[in-house]
Amino acid sequence: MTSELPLRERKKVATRAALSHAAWSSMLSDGLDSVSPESVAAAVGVSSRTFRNYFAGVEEAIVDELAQRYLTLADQVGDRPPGEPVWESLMQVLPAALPAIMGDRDDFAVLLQAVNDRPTMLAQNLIMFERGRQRLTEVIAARTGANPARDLTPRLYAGAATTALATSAELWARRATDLPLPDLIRTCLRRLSEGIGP
Amino acid sequence: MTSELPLRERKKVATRAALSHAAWSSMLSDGLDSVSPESVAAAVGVSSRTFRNYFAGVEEAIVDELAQRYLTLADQVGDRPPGEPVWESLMQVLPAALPAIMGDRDDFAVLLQAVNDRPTMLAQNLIMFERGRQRLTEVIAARTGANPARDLTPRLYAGAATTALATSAELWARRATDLPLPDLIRTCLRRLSEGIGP
DNA sequence: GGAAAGTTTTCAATATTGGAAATATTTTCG
DNA sequence: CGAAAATATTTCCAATATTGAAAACTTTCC
Repeated sequence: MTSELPLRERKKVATRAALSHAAWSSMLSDGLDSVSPESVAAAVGVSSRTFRNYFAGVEEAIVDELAQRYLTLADQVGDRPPGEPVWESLMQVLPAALPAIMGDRDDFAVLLQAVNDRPTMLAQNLIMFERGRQRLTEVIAARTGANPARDLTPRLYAGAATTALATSAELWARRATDLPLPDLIRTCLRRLSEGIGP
Repeated sequence: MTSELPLRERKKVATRAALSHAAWSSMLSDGLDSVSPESVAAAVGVSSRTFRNYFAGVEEAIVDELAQRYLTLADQVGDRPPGEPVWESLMQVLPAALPAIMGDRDDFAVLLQAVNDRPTMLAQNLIMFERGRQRLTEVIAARTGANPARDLTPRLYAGAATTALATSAELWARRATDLPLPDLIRTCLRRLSEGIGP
């Protein structure tokens, strides 16, 4: 039980995590403007070309850790007991997993601010969200036996869940409500599941 | 009735439209790789610096016309009779407006392919979508008297509508269904409005 | 007509992107 | 273990994209 991954793979993971973490904390302490590929690479002790081998830019590096966690959401849905209705799985997984994914509220608010200020940051964030949504669509299709390329249902489920997630995250970060995060997303999910129409 | 806009404004609009159109048709005929700010500017007969005064890159130029049309969707919802329930407005506006927005199906499929292949294109497309969603949120909040910064409802409506739109667009472009586009989005909207849950 | 305001162009400085070869590290296998 | 193969990293560099500033040009308004 020494290791699950070969050393080389572990090093790659470590390098990526170190770069992402350095970019993230540099943004928190000094602001996004003072984060550059060079500074991040220097902080970690690799060449700036290596930084580019991992990330297209600092925005991608900053968002990476969050993106990784977000992708695990879909996998957690996939790990629910077989036969459980999709919406029940979402109701179980999302409220429980969200606090860990979002981390500290003030830090997340800083990120959200950066995202809203910078188009490149917005793009990065949206791409990460979209990838998570696609993965969730595939997982749901696999669980229901639907064809992910043709059927509406998995896409509508995944779209609704993503909407609930994004809405909860934003209101929570802005402190627009006193509800704890799990309750907030439960509320969003419930309203979508019961039908948003008249 | 000579003109609604001053000459200068009309020229700007014309230049922007010409650049966007040149970028778009160049992508259709020669592929995205052969589209550059220089080639587009040359095709229109302006300097490449002028291209950059209008667009940050070719991706933005390509998507621009579609983005403009997409933004009008929210305005069309805002123009519905006061007092009409939000979901009814969406059901009226989206199916009717979508064919004009999406244009030719084969052309749209090419765009979708480019979007899926290229991260920068994906980013551009997602940004445009997100802007539309935000505008729709604001319009809905204005119509219902909700506070767009704090209330869940407008965001959930707009998110659901956007999900329906994106889902319809993708399946339609992929020819995954024989349903006409208006019927497709009506189906998506209906299923979301009736509740997606168990 | 001519001043004011706005747009486009030219040009230069800077940043970003991505390739290729040299170097270092890890893994595989005899 | 030790050599060979596979993979990562680094250095160097050229092509391209982006940005800023000021000059040249066009439109607007009086």
